[in-house]
Amino acid sequence: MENIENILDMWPEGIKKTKQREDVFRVLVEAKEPLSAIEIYNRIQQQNGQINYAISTIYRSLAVFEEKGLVEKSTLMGEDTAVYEWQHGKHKHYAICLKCHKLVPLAKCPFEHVKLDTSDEDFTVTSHKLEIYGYCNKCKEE
Amino acid sequence: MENIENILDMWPEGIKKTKQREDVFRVLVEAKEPLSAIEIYNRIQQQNGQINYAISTIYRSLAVFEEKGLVEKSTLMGEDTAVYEWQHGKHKHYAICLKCHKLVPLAKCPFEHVKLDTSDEDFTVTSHKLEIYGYCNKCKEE
DNA sequence: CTTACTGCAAAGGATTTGCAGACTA
DNA sequence: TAGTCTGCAAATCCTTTGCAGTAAG
Repeated sequence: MENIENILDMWPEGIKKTKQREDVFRVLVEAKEPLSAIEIYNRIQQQNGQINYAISTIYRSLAVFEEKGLVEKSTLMGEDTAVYEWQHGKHKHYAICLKCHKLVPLAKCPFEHVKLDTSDEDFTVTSHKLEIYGYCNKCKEE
Repeated sequence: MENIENILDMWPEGIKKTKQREDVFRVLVEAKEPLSAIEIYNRIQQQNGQINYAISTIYRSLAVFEEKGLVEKSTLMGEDTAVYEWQHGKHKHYAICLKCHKLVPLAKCPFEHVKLDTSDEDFTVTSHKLEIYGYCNKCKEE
């Protein structure tokens, strides 16, 4: 919130700095949950006041960050819009409520000490994606 | 392959039988991996010869099966097309090669004996989705 | 016969792309 | 200045929908 300067000091290497990318960067780094391109777009508008922005620029910035592995893109069950989350060093998983779509973060990755069993094939794992579905405590009563 | 009759005998209850739905059903039940709507469409054409089919019918059939929990729909990382898989009683996970996109099935769900840790929130889990990413033995050399 | 399902074509929504001008390093 | 990046608008791609005709039980 306050130390906006500091956030921009953390600008990743190898990516050309532009005003638009800085905006996307700031929104993502400050976000507490994954955001869609349009949500990012809206937050930038709220922060910067009415500004002439092209949604395509958001998508292009996200693609650049994603290529560098700085952002993870995912499409949740039942949704048709992708969401993007800044990878603060380590990854995170969520439990997604099927009713209100709220995201509840898992305290830790349940896979840290699990070994995979790929039938007979040999496979080198580089990453994984896990989504838990169910009902949050507010919705489970209904 | 041979006992096509048998497959149709397994027709799920509560779903009206139509020629089109039977086709989708057969393709999905025989499939060894998740298929996209268009792949299903193509396989039906191959099996039935050139037939007048509407892709929208495929989507509508899939929606019906999915509602009943008979089919699982997912969108894999980097893809923009959803794939559908018949749930033969139990669910399955895959390791997905980032290079050739091949799917390697996991022998068993690594989640069976793992307990979740949702920070402080209470959450009732009904299902989960797991995707492993990496490189298959053919692609890992490069 | 009644209701649900299908084909067709058009609509929708998210994401991408071509191009000319604007900006970063 | 050279090479990227951006705005704009049009184009794609996948998926959904309205409507009138057709088929299932």
